[in-house]
Amino acid sequence: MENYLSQLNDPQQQAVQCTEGPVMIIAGAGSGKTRVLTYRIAHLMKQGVDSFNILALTFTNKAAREMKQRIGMLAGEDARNLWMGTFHSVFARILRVEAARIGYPNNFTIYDTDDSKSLIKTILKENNLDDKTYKPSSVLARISSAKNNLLSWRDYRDNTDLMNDDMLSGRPRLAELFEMYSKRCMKSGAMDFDDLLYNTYVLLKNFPDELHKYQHKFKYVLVDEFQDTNYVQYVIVRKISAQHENICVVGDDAQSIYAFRGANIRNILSFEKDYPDLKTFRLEQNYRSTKSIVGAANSVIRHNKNQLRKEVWTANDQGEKIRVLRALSDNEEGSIIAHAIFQEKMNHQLRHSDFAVLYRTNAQSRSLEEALRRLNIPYRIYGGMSFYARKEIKDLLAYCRLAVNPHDEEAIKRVINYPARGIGQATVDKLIVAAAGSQKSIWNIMENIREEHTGIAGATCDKISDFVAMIKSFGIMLPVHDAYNLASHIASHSGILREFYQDKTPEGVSHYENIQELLNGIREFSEAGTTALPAPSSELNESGIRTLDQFMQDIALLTDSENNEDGNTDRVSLMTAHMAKGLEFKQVFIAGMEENLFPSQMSMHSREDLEEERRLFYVAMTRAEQKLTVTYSVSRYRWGNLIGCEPSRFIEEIHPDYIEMTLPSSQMQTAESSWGDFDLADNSHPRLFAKRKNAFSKNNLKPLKKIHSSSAPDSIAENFTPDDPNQILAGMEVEHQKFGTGKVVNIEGNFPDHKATVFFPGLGNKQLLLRYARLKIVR
DNA sequence: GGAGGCCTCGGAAGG
DNA sequence: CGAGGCCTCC
Repeated sequence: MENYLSQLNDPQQQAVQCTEGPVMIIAGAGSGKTRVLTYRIAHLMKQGVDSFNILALTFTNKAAREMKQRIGMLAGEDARNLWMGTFHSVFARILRVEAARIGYPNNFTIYDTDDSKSLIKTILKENNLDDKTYKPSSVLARISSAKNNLLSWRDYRDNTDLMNDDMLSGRPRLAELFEMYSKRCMKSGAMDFDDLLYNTYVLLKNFPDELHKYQHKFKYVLVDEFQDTNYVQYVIVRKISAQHENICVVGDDAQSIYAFRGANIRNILSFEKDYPDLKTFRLEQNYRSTKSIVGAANSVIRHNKNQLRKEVWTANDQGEKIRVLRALSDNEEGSIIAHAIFQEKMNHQLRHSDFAVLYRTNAQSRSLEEALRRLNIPYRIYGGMSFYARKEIKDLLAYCRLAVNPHDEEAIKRVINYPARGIGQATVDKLIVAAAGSQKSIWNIMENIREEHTGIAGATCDKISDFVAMIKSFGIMLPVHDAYNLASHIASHSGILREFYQDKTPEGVSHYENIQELLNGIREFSEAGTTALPAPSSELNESGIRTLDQFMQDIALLTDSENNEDGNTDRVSLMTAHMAKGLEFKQVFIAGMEENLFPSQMSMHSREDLEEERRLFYVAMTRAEQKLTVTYSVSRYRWGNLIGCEPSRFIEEIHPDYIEMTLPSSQMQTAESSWGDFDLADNSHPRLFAKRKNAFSKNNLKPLKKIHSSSAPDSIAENFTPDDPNQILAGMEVEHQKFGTGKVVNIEGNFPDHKATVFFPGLGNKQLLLRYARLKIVR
């Protein structure tokens, strides 16, 4: 006990030992926030607090998993019984038990964002509303923010401000949509992500006995990443801890990067107001980074007006200055980074996993990947499509969802005709219409398809009855077969397995493998009772097995991809700055530091937005332990167009003392090798090809032959080195691998950066950076 | 009902 | 650019 407290510094120890009453810990980047939280929980347990009475809420599954594991190492087996997880998973567990109180079935389905959007689309179609005015994502965002601010559809309808808002923005029927959406979810026995929070709030508000029960149970409540919580989360936490008031929140306002999703620093301020006897601890010593990195990050975040007073410092070495590198193209940027990683790894004897490349948008990963691949540097891209977001996985899971809850409308729509069984869109529409006019769900209609007046032809009714019989047979098997047996049964009897097995294309094979991987995961669950969710293992049921509905409870909330691919973990990490939160690397590269990209032009509507972008940059910088490199490029392909770029204002905000500007490409001779990066013979792109074909035939030129990019003959790309820009004259014909033959319209700039505007028939004017576009002059 | 052409539009992201 | 949606044609 004494032993492990001695591993903490003074403020950390105080924060750990002050266990009673409301506590707020403001923890700067790299100050050992997770460490304090885990030690605090372990400390509580060593003091004799029963782990059943501790509730710890995190923002991501990953954070919960890791913390639970670390507490396990400090405090032993007992950690398994902690209530630790994300807000959503913990409240879903509570609602599984209590759903009946608020009018939901206990086997309710959890709708993911796709399900929600699809339901909104269906509702829009039924009401003949235009999905441009009522964009499903905006409608969902509006409904979501209402629920996150504790408003039901009734409250929304009665709120004149909101209604006026919608009237002014030309969406007067939003309140109706909210109502229909809520009722449809209810009818389907489904909750969306926001409902898990909102319904928990309703439960605790309307049922004092429930509130009392959970207040009594959770004697100690801890919240991680408090700056990322939204209003409903804050209110629930406050309610649950009202009995004992042993509530501890940990956060850093400088790392709040989810304000656009409703998180607010206001929660931190309200917290101080709501708990007058609050004890606040500040952890300001950074253990992660060098003085240069801490200083540079401080100098940037200082530009934000909206922040709590805090001075992060470090006793670590000075370290190297922040390196700023300028590239001429996005591909050269990738190449510079790849070479730098190679060099640094050699010079400092590091592992690949000591490096991370961070960027603002996922689209930037492509050029980085290509550059790393060229140097044979292993890498891993985080983000992208998660395992559970894949179509084939969702298809099989939809059948499993139906076995558990056949009223689930989104699951029905997904698989009623997959694999094809002759029930088309028209039939589904009729079912929806029939259900809409009654209290019945689509499933109820389908069960009695012959008695309902749906206008569906007799033959189709038979097919529907077959489908119903199949789903019912799955439902009957549910309690008596273990999850794996039933899931395999479903996979083969639904026809899904056959569908993918017959598909021998590479995609088909990968779909089949993914299905197998899902089944393996279910087998693991059946045998051991564990999933990747940090929930306690599922117990065996009365029949001595673990069933599919137990599995399905966990799986809906698993959104992070846990695919470990092959065993090689020594890889460079590529991810967005958002994903990097909470991680650390010896060396970090931040790529694409250009104005309009980072900060992103799309999210720059106000000063608050700029400040959030700056906090994001701060998060990215503070991931680095030893060395930080920031890169930008003067040109970049964006949606097929070459655009000019300027360095980000954030680079200038780094105090000059911490910066080392390196001259452009003088550092290496790779500029030559990045020639030709732009010029794929992109006739392979169907749309581009069609456009060009059209333009060529209009101009009576010979028809184009389709060339696949990988087999494009190099000879087309005659090297053209414009030592003298005057070699190129307006009116001269130019052949470019990507765009075909065009005429130079005008030239600007000086070697090596001069640009030409070239007219390509059918494609209009293209700006080319001649230095990096391989051209062939056809006089 | 599936394949393919054409058009629009997105951009960062937790559960 | 490229994913996803809609329309058309077999």
